[in-house]
Parts: sequence; structure tokens; C-alpha cells
Amino acid sequence: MNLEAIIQEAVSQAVSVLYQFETEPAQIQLQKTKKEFEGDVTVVVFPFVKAARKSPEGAGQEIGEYLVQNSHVISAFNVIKGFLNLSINRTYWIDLLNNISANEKFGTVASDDNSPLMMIEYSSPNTNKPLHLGHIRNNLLGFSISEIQKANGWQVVKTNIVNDRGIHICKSMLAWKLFGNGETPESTGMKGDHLVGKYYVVFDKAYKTEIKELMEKGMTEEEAKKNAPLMLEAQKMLLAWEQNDAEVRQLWETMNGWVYAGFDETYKELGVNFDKIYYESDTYLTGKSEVERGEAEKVFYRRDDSSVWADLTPDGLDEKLLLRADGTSVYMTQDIGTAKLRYDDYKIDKMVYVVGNEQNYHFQVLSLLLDRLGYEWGKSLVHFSYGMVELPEGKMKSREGTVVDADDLMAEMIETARETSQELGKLDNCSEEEIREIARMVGLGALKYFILKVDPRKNMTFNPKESIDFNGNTGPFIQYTHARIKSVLRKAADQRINFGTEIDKTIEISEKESYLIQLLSGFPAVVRQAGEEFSPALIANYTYDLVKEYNQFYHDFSILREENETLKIFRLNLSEAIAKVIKTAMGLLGIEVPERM
RNA sequence: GGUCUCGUAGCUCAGCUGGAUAGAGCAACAGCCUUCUAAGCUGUGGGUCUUGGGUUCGAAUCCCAACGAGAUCACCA
Repeated sequence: MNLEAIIQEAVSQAVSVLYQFETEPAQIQLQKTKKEFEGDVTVVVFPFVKAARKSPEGAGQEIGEYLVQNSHVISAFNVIKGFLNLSINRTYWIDLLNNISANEKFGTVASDDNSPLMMIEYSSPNTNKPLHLGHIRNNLLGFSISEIQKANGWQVVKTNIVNDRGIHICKSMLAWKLFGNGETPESTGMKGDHLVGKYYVVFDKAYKTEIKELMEKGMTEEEAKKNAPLMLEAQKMLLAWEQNDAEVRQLWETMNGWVYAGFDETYKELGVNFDKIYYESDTYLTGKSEVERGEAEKVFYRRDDSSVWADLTPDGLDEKLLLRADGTSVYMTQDIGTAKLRYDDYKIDKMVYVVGNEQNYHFQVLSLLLDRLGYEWGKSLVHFSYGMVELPEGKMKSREGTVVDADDLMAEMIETARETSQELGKLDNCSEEEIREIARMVGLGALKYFILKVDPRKNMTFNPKESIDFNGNTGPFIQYTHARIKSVLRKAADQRINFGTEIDKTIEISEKESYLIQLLSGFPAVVRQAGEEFSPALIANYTYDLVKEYNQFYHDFSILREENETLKIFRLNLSEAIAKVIKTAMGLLGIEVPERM
């Protein structure tokens, strides 16, 4: 039983005995005692004052006396207004640290083949342009959520649906064909996804010029957009693709191949990966047949123009198109197909889509449609809806070139990390190889932490002019603390100090030290909550609190110079346990921690 | 217009399942390295928690309204 439960139990008993007031232990409100007061844990006594028919202070006093007499973990108390501050026995904390030290996987729950399975879809790029900062948030969240769910005992299958077909890809293909002069990643030295992205922009520019010309000839903007030769050509290409035209398919395979090679590099550098990748070109036909089945079963209906629709007005939504009049599929159709194939492939207990909040409506509809098609899991799918990354000027727009490119940003971060290390002279004794590795860890750590520390549901702002910090509430600060602890532990090992052994419970430890243990002991609950709420930010904020607290301890106390041997070993054990939790926690965020920096 | 988010220090964010004088970081200013890594530590200044009502012993937190910002309601994905 953890401390919270022990105290809740004891308080529940106390008010029952003292005031015949019956309450569930879980109902008892506890909080961390504020720093300015004596004590470790505080009970809010207001809820009992009515039953006690006493002042808050009086009731607090009586409950406090009862607790000290009847609970072996509570050593003292004081009452301030309606707050009963409890001091916990020092031996309890040391015992707790001994347990934490002994548990290599502290904070995580292992899974096995019988554990429930969660499939998590994230990333899901289009193959017509390179990844940008918005995708970085998606990828980091998806990966981190996956790690967090694993730590909560789920089997996790990370999946990616690649949007590899459609008009957007044809645009890049057409522009390359018309203006590309046979350029390839090899001939230009460009990453494949960037090369394809370049032609997507080329298309857009040329298209806009055509629109302008047509408008000068008297067309309305709408007409011009529809009738621009480039657009007509792109649509022709899409049709040819659907009809398996050999030349178009060939070009499509080639250019997508370039993009995949580029994406693979970006994913690798970001440190994310997938267990199973689906391609829209493989799933959209399944979607079509599912929709046709739905029509046959009368849950969807066909209009006179032969397009197929779902009527969602009974659910308070609109009507939704599922197949165009010409029989081609839309986004929703493909998602239905993908969902079916996934459930055919895996025994999924929970399906999670990591997709931006701009698609809230889409997933509301998808859930209803799957339900109508008879899939009992339709209603229970989870849309993990996260907020947009915005620039100070507003939204990023690919076609207007206002995006922050993923590859560029990562490279800049790593470069900054390297420069900083050099300026501080931190890595003067390291090999070039080590320097490169540490700069990579720290640069990416800064970026990942910057993204993951904010509540995923909220929009966030990124200002390219102000580079991401390396001081304060940042990834490098946490990594630094880890490296610092490791350095002390190395020195201890050099001195042949035998730490890591159980500590004698009778030693006197400080408030700061017991508070650190208290913080450590809260880690499993944070992991659990992060899993329930799908929030890496909780892990990030917890780790920051822990690390900040530790740095104060590090500053105010000596470890290796402590003369009391037992106390010295206690502090080494405490430091080691904190390093362990830092590493586990950062691992849940996909952030590596260096041994030195 | 309908639906849904959001509004906390100059900036970026915590706190939101109601509880003590609302917290960090950055930026500004002032200190701390002969001592375990100063990417650190300490201090100063900075707030009508958008506004107005309501519920409550108690509201940044819950409810209602207004104002402001954003998303969505595509035969784009």
C-alpha cells in the first residue's frame, strides 16, 4: 500500500471513531504540504467540521492526535487553519528508497502476450512534401504515447497510414514531368522528399500563374481554378493512376520511393519507428467495398447521380459523402478500409488515432460509420486530438513556404548543442565521435522536450527567431542533471565505495532528502495518469520538478565529502535512484540521456 | 450562422477531478565556481488568473452570459 492510501485509511478510521463520520478512504483529500510549513502530507479537514461540530482547528487537532497515536508512519502533526500537516516517520522514507532502489523497472508495468493490445496510429504523412514542425509534434506525441502505454502494461502496435495516392501526389508528379529535366535525388544531392516537395511548390506556382492568366481573360476565380490546364492534366493523371496506366504507375512508384527514402532518414533521426505500415493505395479498395456493403445493407444510400452517402442527421451531424458519382473514393472511405484491415490483422482492444484537432469532426463521423457497419469497436475508437503548432504570424502553410522544415530544425538544434558544448568546454576530453553523439542527444532532447512539455491538447507557438532554450525548464537541463549524477557515481565507484546496498533505517535525513524520496515515490502514479490522459506533458513536468529539487539538494549538500559513511551511501543511493527515474521518464518521452555532457 | 476548443506575469507554459499568500522558465537586474560538472544555485522586480454574474465555508479551477482568438461544418487529405 502506498503512503497516500495508508494515510487515507487512517484518517477515514479517525473520523469514524472520533465523529462517527463514515467516508471512503479514497474520498479523503490529501496534498503535498506547502514548503513554508512543517510536514510532508496535508489533510484538508473542512469536509469533517460539520460532523465534528468543532472548529476546523479543533477537529484538525483531534484527528492529528489520533493519527500520531494510531499510525506508525505518522510521527508528528501541526494544524494551521483547516489544514492538518502530518510529518512522516524518517524510517518510512528510507524504507521507501530501499524499495525503489531494488526495483530496476520502477514506475513501469510489464506486459506479456495476454496483455490487452492497443494500436496507435501516428505520423500518417502525405507523400508529396517533406515533414515539418507540425509532423514533428505528431510523431513525438505518437511515439511517446506508445512508450507510456507500454509502461502501463499494454501491448502496443505502432502504425502509420501513408497517404500515398491522390491528387496532391499527381501534382508533384506532373510538375516533375513537365519541368524536372529528369532530376533525381542522386543528380541533385537533394533528399528525395525535399525534391518531390520542390515540385509540389513548382506546380502550385505555375498553377497560380495559369489562374491569373485565365482571370485576365475574364473567367471568375472559381472557373479559372477548375479549368486551368495544369489542374485538368493532374486530374487526368489521377484517373490514369486509378486505371493502372503503366507509365503513370511507374513514375508514381519512382517518386514515392524517393519520398520514402527521405522519410526514413527523418524518422530515424527523430528516433521514431513503426511496427506496421499501411498504405492508402492498398486500403482504399477495401473501403470502397465496405461502403458498398453498407449500401446493400441500407445503412447508407445512393443518390440519383449514383454517389453514396451516410445520413447522420439522427446523430445530430450532417450527411456525409462516401463515394463520388464516378465511383472514386474519398478520405473517409479509405479510413474505413484501413480500420477494417487493421482489425483483420490484429486482435485490437483499443484503437488510437494521433491526429490533429482540425479533424475532430472527421473522427466523430468515422466512429459512427464504423458502428453502422456493424463493428462493435467503432464507438470505442480514440481520437487523440492534439493542438496545432503555430508561428507568431499564425498557421504554417506548406505552399506558402512558411513551414519550419523538420530536417532543418533538427540539424540546427544539434549544431547549437555542439556549439554550446564547445563554448562551455564541456567535451574537451571527448573524441569527435562522442562529441557528435552527445550533441545529437542534447539537440534533439531540447527539441523534443520543448514540444512534449506542453499539454498536447493545446495549440502551441513556436517562434523561429527565438531559438529553443538549453537552460531552465528544458531537455538539456534534465539531461545535464543526469550526467552530473552519473559523474558522481563514477567517482564513487573509483573510490571503491560500495553503494547500492540497503540503508540502515536509523540515520537522520533532512527534509530535502525525504522530500526527494516523496517525489520519487510519486513516479508510478504519474506514469499511470499520463497513460490515462494520454499526456506526455505530465511526465515532462514531473521530471522537471524532480530535477529542480535535486539540483538544490546537490548544491546544498555534499555527497562524496560527507563524513558519515551511512549518510554518504544513502545520498549515493538517492542520487542513483533519481538518475534511474530521469532515464526512465525521459525514455517515455523518447529522449535519450547522456552519461556526460 | 451551428458545433467544438482556448483566454493565467512582457514572452513561452504549469496549476484546472474546488482548498492555505496563484507557480516555473525565458527576458531584466543583483549575487555564488581553490570544493562531487555554473547547461547549475540564490535573490529582486513583474499578476483586476479576459470581463460580468451564479453555486460554495472556500472558485484560476464548476455553471451561465458577454468579449476576444482559433478550429470545423469539402465530391481536399
